[in-house]
Amino acid sequence: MIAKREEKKIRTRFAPSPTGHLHIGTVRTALFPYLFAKKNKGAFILRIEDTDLERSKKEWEDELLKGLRWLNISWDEGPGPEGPYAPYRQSERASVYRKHLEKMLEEGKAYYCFCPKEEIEAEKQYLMSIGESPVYQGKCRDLPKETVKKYLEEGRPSVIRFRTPDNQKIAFNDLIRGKIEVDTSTLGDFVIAKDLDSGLFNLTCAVDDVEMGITHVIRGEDHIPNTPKQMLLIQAMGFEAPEYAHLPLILGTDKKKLSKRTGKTSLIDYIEDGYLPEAMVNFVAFLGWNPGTEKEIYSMEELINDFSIEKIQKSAAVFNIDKLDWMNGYYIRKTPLYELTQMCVPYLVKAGFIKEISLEKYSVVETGEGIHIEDIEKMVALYQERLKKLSEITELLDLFFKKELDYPKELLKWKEMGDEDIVISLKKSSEIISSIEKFNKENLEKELLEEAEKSGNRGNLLWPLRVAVSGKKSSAGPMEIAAVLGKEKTLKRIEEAINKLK
RNA sequence: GGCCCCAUCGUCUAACGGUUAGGACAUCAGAUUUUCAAUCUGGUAAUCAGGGUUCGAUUCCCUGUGGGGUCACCA
Repeated sequence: MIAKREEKKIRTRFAPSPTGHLHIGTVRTALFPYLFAKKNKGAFILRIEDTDLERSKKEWEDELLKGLRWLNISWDEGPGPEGPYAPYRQSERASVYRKHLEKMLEEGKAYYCFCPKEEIEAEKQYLMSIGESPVYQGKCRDLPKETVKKYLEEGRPSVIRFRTPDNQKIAFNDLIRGKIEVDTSTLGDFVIAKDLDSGLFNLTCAVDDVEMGITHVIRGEDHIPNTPKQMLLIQAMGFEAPEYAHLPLILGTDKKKLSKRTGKTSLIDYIEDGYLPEAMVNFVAFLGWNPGTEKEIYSMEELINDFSIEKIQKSAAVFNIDKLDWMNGYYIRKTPLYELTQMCVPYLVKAGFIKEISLEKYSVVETGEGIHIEDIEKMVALYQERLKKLSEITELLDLFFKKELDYPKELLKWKEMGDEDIVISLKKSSEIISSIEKFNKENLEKELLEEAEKSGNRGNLLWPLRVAVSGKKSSAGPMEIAAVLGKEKTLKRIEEAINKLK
């Protein structure tokens, strides 16, 4: 274990408990200490706080690690002999906590408590009712040693409490909020372990932060009340407390702590929706931090470069999905087409539009025809700048995979056109398209635009054509779609549109 | 209820005590366009309230109000 350090190299940690989905707020409590460590050429430690055996599950830990990898946040060391590092797990460190517990018990800094739960609960209710801090009143504080021994031998249910010093002010300088001070009388003798081998959060966290040589504890605001407790423990164990920085919370649009009711809370949902890791990192970083300039698009590397704890916001921030969408769209537009296509394909497969045949070959489910990745690339190209998240690709591209389009004939109508006008317009398009020898976007544009100009209103020709080939109120341009569709299919769709009007 | 934290446009935020209170997203116009996007131009929009301190408060102090966190044999 790293007990003493020769040089004060910066060491931060991310200490999640694997008791649920990787929450978006948790993502930020991982990101900030990571950025801070990397900025200062320090180490970033991952420590799984799984002392609650009931609630901790391997699957949650797996999701956690997967999420971190997706975000491109890597940690620097682990308990194993070599990388890739397994994270530290508190469930594997019981002996470390036991060592400290025994010592504190011996020195009288901690003591056994045999009070029944119900009694404690009643006491708490009473204290709250008379407007006082609901803290343990210290009934077992000074039990004679023999009594404790006897009770223990009898096997009476017990816990281990910390002997909090009376009426002492404990203060620390929060790197984000400045001085925070509390009176120990509002803390009470809190429970630090169920038994010698089952340390509880405040104890295990305090022990590990010093044992692992953490210099800067950067965590959520919800831990502010725990900080004095942990500092007291660290003091009692004879160590020096690290620096603390408490991040503001992330709120939902209802200004309450981000919860499932107000939006998606787990990273996994955002991954599935098709948000890119770059957008997610950029967005989350700017929730409560800014570089002090007007630059807003930041890569991880740039974030590391410009990160500073002083620029972290004090107040909670509302998770604004609109801005995330905008940012994600920006990153999608910047993604090379080939890569973007690779990212979109799984969504098309999942939607049941296409099936993978071999590495770059697919088959269209409805028609059975073969399709190459390059064909898909052409489709994706038409919609790259409209995409806000990858999952939207399915409703945008479905027109290319359907045998027949399903739309109301009214959609074919542009402005004041009557059914007959539309038929005439479509027949004209059909005629022109049939006559094109070399069927490509350029030639389509050349011929069709020329014709469209004639009427003085391009919509007369182009709108019905666009709806005929896309079946949609809004889509990419008719010539672009036709070029991808091919001559035969384009003509067939125009024919079908005309039939609708008959 | 006790303790602790916070407070600038709808949202994210900028402003060593002196700015026409700036930017971004969203929104609304306009340009472009067959549509929807994208892009460009422009507009609307904020210092929670009341007291101090000061020549001068968004900024410092106090009080109030509002919001949040936390008070587990969870983390």
